[in-house]
Amino acid sequence: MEAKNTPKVRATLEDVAQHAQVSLATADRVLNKRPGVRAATVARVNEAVRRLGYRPDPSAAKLARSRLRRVAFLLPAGANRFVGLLSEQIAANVEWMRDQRIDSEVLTVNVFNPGELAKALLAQEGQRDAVVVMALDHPVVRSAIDQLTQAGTVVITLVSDVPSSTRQHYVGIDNTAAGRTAATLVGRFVGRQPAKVAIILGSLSLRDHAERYFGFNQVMAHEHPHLTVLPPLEGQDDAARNEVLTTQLFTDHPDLAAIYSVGAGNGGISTALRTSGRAHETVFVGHELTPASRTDLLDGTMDAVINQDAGHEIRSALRVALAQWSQEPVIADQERIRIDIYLKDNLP
Amino acid sequence: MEAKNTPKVRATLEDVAQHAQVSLATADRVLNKRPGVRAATVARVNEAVRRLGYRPDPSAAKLARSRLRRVAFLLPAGANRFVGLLSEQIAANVEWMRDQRIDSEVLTVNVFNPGELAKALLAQEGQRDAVVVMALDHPVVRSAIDQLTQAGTVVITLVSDVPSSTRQHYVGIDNTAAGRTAATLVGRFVGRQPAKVAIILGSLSLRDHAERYFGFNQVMAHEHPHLTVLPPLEGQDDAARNEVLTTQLFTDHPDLAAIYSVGAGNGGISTALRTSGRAHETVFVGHELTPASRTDLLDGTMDAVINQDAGHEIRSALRVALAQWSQEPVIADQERIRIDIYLKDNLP
DNA sequence: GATTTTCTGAGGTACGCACCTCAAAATGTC
DNA sequence: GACATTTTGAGGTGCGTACCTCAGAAAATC
Repeated sequence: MEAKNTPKVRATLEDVAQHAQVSLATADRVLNKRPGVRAATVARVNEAVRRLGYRPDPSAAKLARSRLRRVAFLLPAGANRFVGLLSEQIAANVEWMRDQRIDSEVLTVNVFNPGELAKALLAQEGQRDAVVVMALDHPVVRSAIDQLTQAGTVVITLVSDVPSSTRQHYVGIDNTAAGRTAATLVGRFVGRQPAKVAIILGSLSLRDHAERYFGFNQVMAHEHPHLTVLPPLEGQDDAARNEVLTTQLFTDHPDLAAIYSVGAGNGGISTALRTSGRAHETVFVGHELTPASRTDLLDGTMDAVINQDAGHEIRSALRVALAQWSQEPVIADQERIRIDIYLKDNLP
Repeated sequence: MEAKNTPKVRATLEDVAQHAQVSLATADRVLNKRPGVRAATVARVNEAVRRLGYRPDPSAAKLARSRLRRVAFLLPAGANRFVGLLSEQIAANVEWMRDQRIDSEVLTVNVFNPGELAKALLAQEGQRDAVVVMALDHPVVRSAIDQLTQAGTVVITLVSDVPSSTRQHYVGIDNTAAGRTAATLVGRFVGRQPAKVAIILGSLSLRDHAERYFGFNQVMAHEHPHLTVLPPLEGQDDAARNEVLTTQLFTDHPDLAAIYSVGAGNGGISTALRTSGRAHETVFVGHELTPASRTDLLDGTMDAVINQDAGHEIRSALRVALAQWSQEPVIADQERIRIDIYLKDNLP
């Protein structure tokens, strides 16, 4: 009949302080890594935290925090459709970010210039609590990332990783696996008769493209030896260039059975396929679900699209940043970005 | 130099009250739908809310709320592997629920008995703020759902919908589209020569199974007319029964090219495929990624698995419930459950 | 116009934490 | 032992909301 009706469902900082035999103020100092606490005392508090399974209440923490966390998104400049999707998703999440006391800004950089990217990264030092970057894997960039993390900034790579750097997390798909997936789709769609398969990519110097190419070849060689993979064509992710390449492809190889497009600029390939009248006979697998690729799937020009969910990636990057700041563990399972396969039938 | 460094980033209830020329107490009454406010005043407050774009700060709201929201998950009893995954995901999210002031409980019911399910639903009236139910589409169940929503309980259907009811939301995939997806996979994997395709399902009286079956036939009839779809076999989602059915299938149709398993109990089919030595020649597409189906994919017994992400579904159901309670709009895009296609190459 | 009923205002408490100040205690130094 | 220095305690404020009480104002009823 009396009994506080909230049955003490979680430990508070107050409890931690009591168990550690210190004051609230000291416990607070330890939790927020403020200076002026003896090592032995820090240990006592941490031990109490562990014993009680204490976790700061995120709602209370956010309410109390006055300062906003500043995060910068560094995205490639240019008209790439997928990057556009990312920007949209960032915009779509500003409300949520506000709730989480996050203040974000999108900066665009010329990705193909490592020096410029590195400079942009270094310019964030001290300015941001986290930087989410769609990076180019290059020594200069790596070292800029390392310097940033050194300075206490959380760095998260997006879509394309820089594995050798000290970035806290990579948000994106396993591109080698994506390439393998494409190969299996192509192999099984083409069938058992010998045939030729073409690969069109942006540039082999882009880590994600190179990895997809690698994965594709792996599976092709081992599981579909009756298919001949032609040397890769580099189209710089440019639709017009890709169209030329594709048209040339058909004059060189009239018996071409399939095309795997590793990067962007699929519109050019589709156009070439349609004008050549080979749209339905040729298996065409590409990446990234956009309005255009959606249409191509529905009318049969494309046979499958491999996608990574832009919205999921943005939210994941932000969740990971939040986890890093509050030193909570990242739930790997929830933050894993899936390799989505879309056919005309399971479009969202 | 002075200037509060927080540049007033959002409107508070206080602001709303001022703009509506009422006191904080009245504004609070309106927002929390407490009685005792004249209609005209309610309108004034709501207008101010609209004008200022006011949204309660979720963090502050959670901090202040003492009462926990009670939600019940009603899941089918029995050893279904996918249902097990759902339970695991519920357990995995208790921490998060605690942060969100949610208190949940899992109840198991015999799904194949509509009366029992309806009774279980009605027993929740007044006891819960939300009920998440993996339901059977039956008039008795529908009416129980309607009665619950009438009483102010949020009802969310999971995995299998009850479309004609007044449930607030359905969390799950479009099963017709899933069936179509299966058909495209089977059709393209089998190839162009005429062949026979078998369908094994749990029961045609389960809405999700019936819908998948329907979608599968649609695509088969229109796009793969050279393939003959055999009459569906009902195995009650039981592995042992499915094994018998599959074995019989091969003696009746030695030239069988593919099997689409609509429901659970895929283990039986795999066993039959392996013992008959037809595992690699027969295309086998099924649902739900489990440790077993994972293995079957990797060793080539299964060719594709169509999945719905259990973790995503649980979190989505809870997010939707939260949105309903605070009358926020549901972000359809984020809550849409995808039809995942898994090949051996893109397994998570 | 007197009375009842329905609204509204003012004020308070609590939630758990971030962040601040100031004094007291403990420790170290020569 | 006197002093400087480092640690700690006690206390407070504010974040924005939920939820409560009580008195007084306004409206409705007869």
